Amino acid sequence: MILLKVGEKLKIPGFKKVIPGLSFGRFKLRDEFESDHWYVAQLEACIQSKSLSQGKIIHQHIIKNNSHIKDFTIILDKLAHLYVKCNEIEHARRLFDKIPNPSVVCWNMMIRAYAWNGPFQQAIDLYYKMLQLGVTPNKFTYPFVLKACSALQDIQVGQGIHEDVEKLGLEMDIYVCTALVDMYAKCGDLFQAQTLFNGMSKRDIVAWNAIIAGFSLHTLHKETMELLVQMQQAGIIPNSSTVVAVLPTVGQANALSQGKAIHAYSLRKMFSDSVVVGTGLLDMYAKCHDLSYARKIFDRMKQKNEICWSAMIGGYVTCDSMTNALTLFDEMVHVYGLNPTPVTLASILRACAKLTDLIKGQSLHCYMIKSGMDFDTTVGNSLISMYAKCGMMEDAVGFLEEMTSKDTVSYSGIMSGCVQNGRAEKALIIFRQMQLSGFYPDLATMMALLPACSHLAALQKVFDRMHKRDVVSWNTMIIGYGIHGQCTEALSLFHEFQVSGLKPDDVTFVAILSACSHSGLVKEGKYWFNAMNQDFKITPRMAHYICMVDLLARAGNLDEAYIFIQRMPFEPDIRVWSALLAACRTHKNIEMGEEVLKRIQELGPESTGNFVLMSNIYSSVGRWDDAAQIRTIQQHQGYKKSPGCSWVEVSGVIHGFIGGDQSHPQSASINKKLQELLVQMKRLGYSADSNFVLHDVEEEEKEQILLYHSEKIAIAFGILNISPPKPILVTKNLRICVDCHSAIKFMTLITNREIIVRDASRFHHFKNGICNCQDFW
DNA sequence: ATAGGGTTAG
Repeated sequence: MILLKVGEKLKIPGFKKVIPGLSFGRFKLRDEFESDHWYVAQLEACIQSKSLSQGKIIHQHIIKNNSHIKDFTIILDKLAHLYVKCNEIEHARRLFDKIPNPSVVCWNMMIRAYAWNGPFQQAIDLYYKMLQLGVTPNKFTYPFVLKACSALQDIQVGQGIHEDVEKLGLEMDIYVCTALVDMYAKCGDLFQAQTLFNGMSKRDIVAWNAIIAGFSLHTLHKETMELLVQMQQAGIIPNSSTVVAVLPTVGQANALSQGKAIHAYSLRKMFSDSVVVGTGLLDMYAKCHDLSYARKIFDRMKQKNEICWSAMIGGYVTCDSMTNALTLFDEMVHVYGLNPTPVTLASILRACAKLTDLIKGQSLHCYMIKSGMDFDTTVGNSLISMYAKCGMMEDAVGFLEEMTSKDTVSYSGIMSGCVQNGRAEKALIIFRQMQLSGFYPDLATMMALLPACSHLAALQKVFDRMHKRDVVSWNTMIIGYGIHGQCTEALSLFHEFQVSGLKPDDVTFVAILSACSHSGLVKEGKYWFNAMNQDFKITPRMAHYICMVDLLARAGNLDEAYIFIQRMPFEPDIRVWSALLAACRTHKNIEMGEEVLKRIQELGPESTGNFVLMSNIYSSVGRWDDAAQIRTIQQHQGYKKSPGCSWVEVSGVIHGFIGGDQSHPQSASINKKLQELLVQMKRLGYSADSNFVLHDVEEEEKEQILLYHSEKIAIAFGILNISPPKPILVTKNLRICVDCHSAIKFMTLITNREIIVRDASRFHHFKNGICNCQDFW
């Protein structure tokens, strides 16, 4: 019986004391210890000292002497416990399965092991097995099994378990109830989380942190900050977990000044030495585009784990600082010897996608396979996007087909890739496959798909073939009509939808309101906004307020829109103000524009779009100096205008153009066509609308600058290469400019062609000198 | 004697 090699030393201090029979040189057990009791004592010592190697020695000894053991239950229980303690979960499970009637404590231990380390489904399966065998779970069981539900975002199982909790009368237990609040909050049912939280007789800091984290993670910035105040009013002082819980929404909302205040609080409270707090702060700064501060925090962190490395790398990728991201990744792996996690890999793949670096992307794919990460849904989705962005659609689709855990995002990535690579019909086929496989499209799916439905007929095809028309498919159709400016059709479809007996949801109303807004139907929009609240009992969200502000302001009711914003039941976000600012540009209202810009700046760093809008407002009334100053501020703050790009598809190949582009092989004939069109357009009464050209230059020069806007180049190219009567479809990344909009009307008259421009906000159908948007966009 | 809350990502 060799249990310890001769000369091997015991590594655990104090171990000798509990194993009296064990000597260093020669291994010997005294007979009186070779009993159940002896084994239990030894195993407990191993558990306490987390000694796996010593525990295995005892385990071997038990196997060799099993004929002397009277009661296996307790010994297997301890052995399983030992392996759990030492993170050998599968080993523990094998022993656990051999125990004839495990105690509740033992079941809980096993469930906990899976709830902490995964696979999370195992925790849930064990819980149901326990019930099946007639074992009654106790208040310790629930926090574990609910944690597994949270990790899986499985609200259905969570609800079932909630019913069990009520049957057992455990819902009043503060631990169990907090776990329920956490489960609902993490799964996105914030209403249920809040209801349970409000019903708690006593709310301690853990309960508060759970509800705050839920709101924060679901990007409800204002509600999160309100809860933070309420918590303090209830006499509870925020701790480091509170800080960490709040930070994600602060970053998401770009609320830099709030973030700095939280940073200061953390310094005062000495929280900032913690890796978790440091990571939260770093991420917040990166999300607010303050990379230098983020990096400062990263560099000063005393201990670093994979998560903070991933956060810093992800921050660089988000801010388009790809070189830094790749350098840091290299350092993490090769200098610090840390293994990339699925999250790290997802970020690095996103960097490859942004750089269209296929070679690096492929080598990461190899690494994924080697490390088994190709089974991770998020990493897989990032890989799909990378292949799609690099134009490698076959690789993308091939990977999707092999994916065992695909979801809506996987399909959306493929579809957006198809659309961007000129395979619109393929995108629609995949859309159908996705729905047949039981996946529901979300907003991202629709955004990816809409450019593919250049002709409404295509969408109608898709719709008619749907076997089951649900809320989502109705919404899709309504959105489709709305974005094409066909509000009447959208409203009649909405009517049909209600007749069908299904209930419209909040998305339906976003579709209805934006359809009204695109067509300038103010009265109808107001009617449905009220009806949604009163008749359909749907509380308007930020998106609905944005639509309403857009609707009122676009139609010229700027003051009404302003008052509407002031009467909102929650704080308007930047998008609400941006909608108003866009209308200030259209209606050339400088005073309000300045006021709105002030509000926008109060809300934190802003996107380029708002600078451009304000600068355009000044230009439109000839205040060139003010316009230039705004551009200077923009540049000073490091915002670069994303260049206007337009695309047009000719026999399956996508041609892309940027403003002033001369790089296309057909440039010479494009230029000739444009000059030709200009002469004819002027003859019909066109004059260059130079309001939006920054420099105060000669009339003729303005004309030439405007003539080479990307959409005009793309259209000229389309006229030359697409034979009539096929309409010319151009896609533009930004909103179409005022001059182009009026020029294209003339072009349809000159060429007798139908021209469709899908810009950042909608489709414009130009035909016979008019656009169906009625100049609302 | 086994309990609830915190950071990164498509």
